[in-house]
Amino acid sequence: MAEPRYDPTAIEPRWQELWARERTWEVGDDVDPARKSYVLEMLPYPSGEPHIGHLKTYSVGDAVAHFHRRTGRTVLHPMGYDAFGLPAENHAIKTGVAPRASTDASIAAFQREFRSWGISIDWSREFGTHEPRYYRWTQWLFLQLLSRGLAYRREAAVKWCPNDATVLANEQVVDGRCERCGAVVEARQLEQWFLRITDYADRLVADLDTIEWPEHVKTMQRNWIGRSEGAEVVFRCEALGVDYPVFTTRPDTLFGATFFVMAPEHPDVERLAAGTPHEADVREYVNRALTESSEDRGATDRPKSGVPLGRTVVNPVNGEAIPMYVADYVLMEYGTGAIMAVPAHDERDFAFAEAFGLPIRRVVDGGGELPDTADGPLVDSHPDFDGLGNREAIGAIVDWLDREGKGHASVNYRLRDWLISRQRYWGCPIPVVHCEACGIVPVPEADLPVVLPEVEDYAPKGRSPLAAAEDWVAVACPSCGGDARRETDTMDTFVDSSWYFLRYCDARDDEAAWDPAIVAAWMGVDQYIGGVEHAILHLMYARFFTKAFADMGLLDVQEPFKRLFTQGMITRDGAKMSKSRGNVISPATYVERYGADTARCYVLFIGPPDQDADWSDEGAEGVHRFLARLWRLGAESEPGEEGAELPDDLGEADLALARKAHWAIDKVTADMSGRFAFNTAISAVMELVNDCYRLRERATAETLRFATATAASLVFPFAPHLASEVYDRLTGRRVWEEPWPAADPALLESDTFELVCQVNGKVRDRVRAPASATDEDLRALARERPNVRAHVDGHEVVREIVVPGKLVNLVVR
RNA sequence: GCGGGCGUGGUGGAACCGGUAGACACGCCGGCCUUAGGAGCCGGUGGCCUUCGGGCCUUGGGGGUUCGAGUCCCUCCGCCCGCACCA
Repeated sequence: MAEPRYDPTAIEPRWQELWARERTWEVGDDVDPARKSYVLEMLPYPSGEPHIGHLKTYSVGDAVAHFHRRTGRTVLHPMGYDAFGLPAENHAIKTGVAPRASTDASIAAFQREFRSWGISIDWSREFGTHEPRYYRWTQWLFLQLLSRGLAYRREAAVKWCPNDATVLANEQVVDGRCERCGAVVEARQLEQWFLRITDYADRLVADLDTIEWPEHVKTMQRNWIGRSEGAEVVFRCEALGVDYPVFTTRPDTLFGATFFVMAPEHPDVERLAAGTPHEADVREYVNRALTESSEDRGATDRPKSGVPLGRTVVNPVNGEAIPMYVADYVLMEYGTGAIMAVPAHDERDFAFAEAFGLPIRRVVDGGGELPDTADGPLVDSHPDFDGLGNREAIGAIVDWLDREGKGHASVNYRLRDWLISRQRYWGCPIPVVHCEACGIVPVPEADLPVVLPEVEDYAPKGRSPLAAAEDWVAVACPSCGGDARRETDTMDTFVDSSWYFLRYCDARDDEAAWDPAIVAAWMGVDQYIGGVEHAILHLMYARFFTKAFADMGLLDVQEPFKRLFTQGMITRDGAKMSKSRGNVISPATYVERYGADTARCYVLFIGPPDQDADWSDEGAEGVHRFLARLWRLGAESEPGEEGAELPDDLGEADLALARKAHWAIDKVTADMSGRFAFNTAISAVMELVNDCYRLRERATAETLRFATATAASLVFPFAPHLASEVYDRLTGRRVWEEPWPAADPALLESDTFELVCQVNGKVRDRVRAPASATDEDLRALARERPNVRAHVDGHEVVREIVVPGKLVNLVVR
């Protein structure tokens, strides 16, 4: 007869079918907010099939969800799809397959695989963001933002990707290139839709202190928002009679300003130079600067360039006329597009002054060489301020400016408003109508959703492909009834994913985006899990939406995600998996061969989940071997009457095994509570299984059954099918309905321990000592050890350190 | 340049408060079982030396604090990530 073998293909579908049939993981709306847990993994973008990164994300999330359930919480663990987006549309342009068709096919593949992984999802709440029943509410939320002035249309210099033929958000431009396709972005002057995220800049920075996120993610958001405190100071150009405000973080150095610089994009540059001998030079310089890529221009090491404007402005603190320049090191996007230059205390201004032979005047004595950015007392400034520490001088000078009407305290941000319109097809239509007579008119709520029409040609032509759908575009103005045209731009897909976690709470609501009472019970997300690549974009937009909706009275939380975990990447041979490298591991193939439990356990066992890890086939086999050993323990063990209780009378081997089981309970519980130490949790279960094998000849069947059932119970969050199978066989019970096991303190302690005997900090011997021994007993015990005596004899013991339960250290001279 | 992280056996990693460095796993070596095994079970495995008692060395390098340092402090080297002319 063939030896029985661990066969996941026989076990896994059986449990998956049971969970599906009984809707085991579905939860209702009547949740006790004190005992709820909302566990959420970032929703997948459905393209092709899931990859190994998805497996890791959902293995982590499912382990957390299971642990929370079994420790007494009602867990919301939903799933959906971020279904709009450029890849499906580009695929359509190449192959002719409609984006909806390819996206739905991919969603079907994701559903199939998630079920085959046995992830505990409440499928009743599932949706794709491309379904009208979802994007109807995306449009409704847009209209709420619009009615409060948080959505607006404005002409601005925007980033244009020539390859994708669409504008991009600032956040989607990396090193001057399109984050998606890598094409160098161009600047264009276009009228676009924006969301006023800058209104929330302060709160987005301040509230980072209220959430448990990895410090580096918070740092990235702080850097991105780039809050700096300073002052706005007005410099007047008498020749034109125009005031130019500048932003500075160093009002204490105002007396050291020796020139003034404007960005080439500044709208007044040409007007200023007109009629001066520099007119032609300025025009040429500006034209050159505008054609340069932002990446070349941004290089910090390039020499400073610029030309004089032939005009002066007056420094408000001392009435001095200083020369004006145009130079590309000043950026139009930041501050006011013009700066006061203080070469003595700013490295960039210093470099420019050196290159152009401009005066350099020290006004702060920081004690260093020029340019000196250190703190120190003010010098050569003004009798009222000289001698004052520069930090105090900031306040004093700003107060003075304010009184004189020449400036005021000010805060500046690097953050820009969020550009959300895209000239592409496969996205959520922006629900407004353009009317000659009435201007921009919101589509009435009753007419939502504005359904995305079917089109034939998805190719971008610099305007949205929707513009070609004449029947759809032509519409009666909702306000005056006259001829009007629909907005043909669609929304950035990040809008869709900025509120999906709210919709999950009340996913089938046809009357509203959500019922505030239901959302109040579930929100915020207790544990959010995903890749660090979303540290700025998605995570900041979602925070912005949450705050905006809270202000509208739709939510009672200020932050969407209380705790965030960012998982590391799984690489292969040290490199990112990619089709072009040919090093891709397909989860589907792997699950087919070894089972979902092995695949899930391995991605958790491979290392600390927040770190990158390299995939190894041998390592995965080791995990498979472990699961097979546990399965065999279950298969060879006699099923118990009911449950698996520890007998009262324990022999030596029984006691050792019982202790190990309780040690494992304690270890796994600690590793899952607050930390994400799945790798060490799994290794603790491995130790328990190893001890079951070591002691199985000597321990009683009852103890062995208890230890095996405990191992199954503990491994359930990582390998749910196998755990259910083994636990069911041994106890006749459903492991997911069992409370998480509790370690018995009496079995965690032992009456003896191994005393480490050190001489001068070096380990010289070990001996078993009674737990009840006094410090004196332990000292005596250690001094008796032969190898300790060999190192002590002939020396004077000058000190004895005793760490109870651990060690004795004899210090000799 | 600024900010953050990391550096431990042949490999992935463990060591949570300063207290036995190397748990667990891979790989490798040996044994058992077997017609056979790439299955399974048991054992060994940081390096050097050894009179087989044990000794010395070892957590990127150097220094320090301490009875005791992978862990704390200083310094240097290397790697990774984010930001980068932001006034």
